[in-house]
Amino acid sequence: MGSSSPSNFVDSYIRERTSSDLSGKKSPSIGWSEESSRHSVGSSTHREKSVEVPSYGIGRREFSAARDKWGVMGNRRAPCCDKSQVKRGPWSDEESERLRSFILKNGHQNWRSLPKLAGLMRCGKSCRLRWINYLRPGLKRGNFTKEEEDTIIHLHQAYGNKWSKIASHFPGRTDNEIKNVWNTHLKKRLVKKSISSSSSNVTNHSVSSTSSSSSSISSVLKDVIIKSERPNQEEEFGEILVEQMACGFEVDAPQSLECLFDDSQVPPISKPDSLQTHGKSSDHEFWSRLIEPGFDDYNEWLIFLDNQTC
DNA sequence: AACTTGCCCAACCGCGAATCG
DNA sequence: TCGATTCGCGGTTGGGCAAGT
Repeated sequence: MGSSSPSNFVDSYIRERTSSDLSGKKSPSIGWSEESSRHSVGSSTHREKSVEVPSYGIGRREFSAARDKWGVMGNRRAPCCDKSQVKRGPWSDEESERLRSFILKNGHQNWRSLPKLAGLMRCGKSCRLRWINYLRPGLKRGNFTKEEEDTIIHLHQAYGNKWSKIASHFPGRTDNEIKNVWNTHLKKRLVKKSISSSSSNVTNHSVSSTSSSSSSISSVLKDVIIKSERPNQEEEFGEILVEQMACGFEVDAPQSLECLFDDSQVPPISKPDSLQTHGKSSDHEFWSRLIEPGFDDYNEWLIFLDNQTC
């Protein structure tokens, strides 16, 4: 590849402009221009954002657009739409209403062509997301109840990060919403509980390692056990858990999670007694089959869950 | 009052799966 | 059967805002 190719330019640009902070929240003092990442803001609920064209330098958006335009970044796939021609950022009331009325009238057979037909300067994916997460009828807005949160925790034990699967148990809630509530509230709650119980509880639990996943809950617990031999390291436990949870460990052995729960608040999940005799002697097999569609015991398990939830 | 920090969540991104021709 | 297209999902980002200093 020649040194003048776009991909080389972009790659060297990355190296030049970002030593470490491509993902940082704030624009670094050297690197992405502050101006290029700034947006003007309108109303508080549906904030109107107009991306200001930078007068110098290049912002992340422009950089991304350039890569998409050239489309030659190694194995990078072609963009779904011409990003220079579409509006991005928060939706205005007018746009939302236009999308809503169009879909209610015409449905959404083809998301790609929908924005053009609806007269919206938006990417089809953006329209789909807006509809699913905000505009479609029957959406339940507002905070999650304690019961909902507990159920999310239980379902996450069974499904892992299968947010759409979890969301299917909550009519009116979106996968994005559940993902957000998990990442911002529930995950922290579990970590907090684990910190308070790790020293006393964790060594009393056997750590199963039924999965080959290197980021499984088992490995999290192993780390905690190792650290538990060092006194006064509670904060460290938390950091380890947060770190590994942030990496997205797979929940392969739900029973190992029990020590993360405060029994008085969140009951640990376990295989219902009534299912013990179904020839599924292996817990791992049970949980694996549980998340498969059409699993016969699924409804039975849900009833069991309802009875368990406080 | 001014500034900083951290949380929240809407929106974006890229990938794999599903569907189409 | 296979390549192209579209959809749906899960991970990530970044800007507003409330709380803290």
